[in-house]
Amino acid sequence: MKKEETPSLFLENQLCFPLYATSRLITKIYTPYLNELDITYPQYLVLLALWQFNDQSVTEIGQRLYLETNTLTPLLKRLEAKGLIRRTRSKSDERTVVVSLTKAGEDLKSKAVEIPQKIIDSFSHASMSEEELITFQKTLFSLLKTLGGR
Amino acid sequence: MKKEETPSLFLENQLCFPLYATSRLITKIYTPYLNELDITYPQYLVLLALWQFNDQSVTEIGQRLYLETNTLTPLLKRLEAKGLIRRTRSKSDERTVVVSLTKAGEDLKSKAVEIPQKIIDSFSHASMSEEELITFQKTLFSLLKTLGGR
DNA sequence: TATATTTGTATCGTGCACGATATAAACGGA
DNA sequence: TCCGTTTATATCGTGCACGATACAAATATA
Repeated sequence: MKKEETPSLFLENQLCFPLYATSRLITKIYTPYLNELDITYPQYLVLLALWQFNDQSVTEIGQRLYLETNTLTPLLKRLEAKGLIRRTRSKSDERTVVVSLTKAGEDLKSKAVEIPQKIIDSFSHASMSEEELITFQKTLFSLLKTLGGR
Repeated sequence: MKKEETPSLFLENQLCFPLYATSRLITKIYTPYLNELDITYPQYLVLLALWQFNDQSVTEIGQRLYLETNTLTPLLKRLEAKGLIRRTRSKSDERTVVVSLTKAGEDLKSKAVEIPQKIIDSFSHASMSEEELITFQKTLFSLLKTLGGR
């Protein structure tokens, strides 16, 4: 099969590829800031969900972050080992594990609150207007909702 | 710290989070089609690079896909084990490993060429116009280039 | 009230990602 | 030519992701 016949397979014509690569590169921008808090990016997302919505089950966190419980269970155990969260079986439903923040987990928020601005700053030379960024973000969330079936 | 004080930490105000989640969800859409070819999504990307640009070194593939060699080396070994590629030390520079397609790897292209249309079809009810998708893709690639420093 | 089904979480195995580090080949001077 | 530096790849350890599966608690149904 000749190359000229298959532009649909060119890297520059893919949609998922730049999404996948950009996602990884942006995560890398977070890394040094998250290292200071001794957490990873997925752990940071879990903490965002807890800071915003307080106590919730593993499945609820998974629905917010579009992650399966088989990803979350070990991740949550690591956060628990760090002393940032608690995992307690619900009294009313013994199947459910309620995840809640410890004092240390609550306190970490005051450090995390500095991060978004630092990320924005590192985007300042990304040759993107704020308007363009907002449109982009809107598209992403609408895609996410459609694909996630939420 | 009260919730009202920290909208910058709300999930719906993040940029990287929807990028990260959407990337994973779209990869999942590829999975059944890639399963038929017995390859993973990152392996598919490597093959795209090879189908488009022919023989190249590990580092060249990494530059195109924004992946490190420590990710690629084991992935390439798996593709070699499947009989889809060859890994040969360059004669002129013994440090360089040249990756090239086998006959089976070349032949797989005729199956892969069906995939992009299938992906587009599964996006048809994503409530996004083609124009919107193209703008979105452009933004992604420009972000990628800026962040990747290419 | 037994039994079947659903639900919530966990376990297991495989394959990425990636920082840190190693190693050998190539290259660049003094 | 010797040696320090760079370059290309590889190894190692940790932490996701996720499909497949397990399992017990809860719920539904006969």
